[in-house]
Amino acid sequence: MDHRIAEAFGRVLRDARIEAGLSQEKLAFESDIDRTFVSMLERGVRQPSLTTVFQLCDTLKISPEKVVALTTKEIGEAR
Amino acid sequence: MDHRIAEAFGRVLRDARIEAGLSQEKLAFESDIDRTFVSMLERGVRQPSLTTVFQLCDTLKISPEKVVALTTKEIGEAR
DNA sequence: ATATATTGTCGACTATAGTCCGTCGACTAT
DNA sequence: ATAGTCGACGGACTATAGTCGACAATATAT
Repeated sequence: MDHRIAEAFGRVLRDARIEAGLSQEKLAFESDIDRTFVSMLERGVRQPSLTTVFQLCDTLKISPEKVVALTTKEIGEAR
Repeated sequence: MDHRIAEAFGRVLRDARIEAGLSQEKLAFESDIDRTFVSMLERGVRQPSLTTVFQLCDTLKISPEKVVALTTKEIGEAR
């Protein structure tokens, strides 16, 4: 698995969650995902499956394609 | 895992591969993914991780966000 | 100082993504 | 006929996505 993608996605996820005014726990619960796994995703130590992306986006009220587009941008701005 | 998403993605992937004029084997090899797994993805019996989506899109010369958008559309047109 | 909410982290687990070997059937050639 | 390409499918495997319970660390309050 490519760490750059996981890390980029993590930053996008965290930003979107903050933007939505949710705690990791609320986001996890609403998305039917474990809290610790959301934490791992945001820190980029794990990457999501496609359905996990859709579940999170559903809760965050942001389109999956936008999250993916933002992730692609984040990869470009490699840090 | 949500089968509807895997199946929708499978249809999008197959269409994109045909469009690109590639066999499953070529797509798999170029994307550094196993041949049998591409087959499973197209049939919707498995779902991809985020990096797998990016790898396939790279080979298919289609943006990941477009694939995700098409997948969302396919889900809507549930069959 | 001390509640309270939030996130990080650990260990052990289960489910599934992804690999690698092979065989078979359908189709298209020669 | 038969050789070649292609895709479905099998079993057995390894790597990792995702769960769960508990506790420490942090921040933000009061």
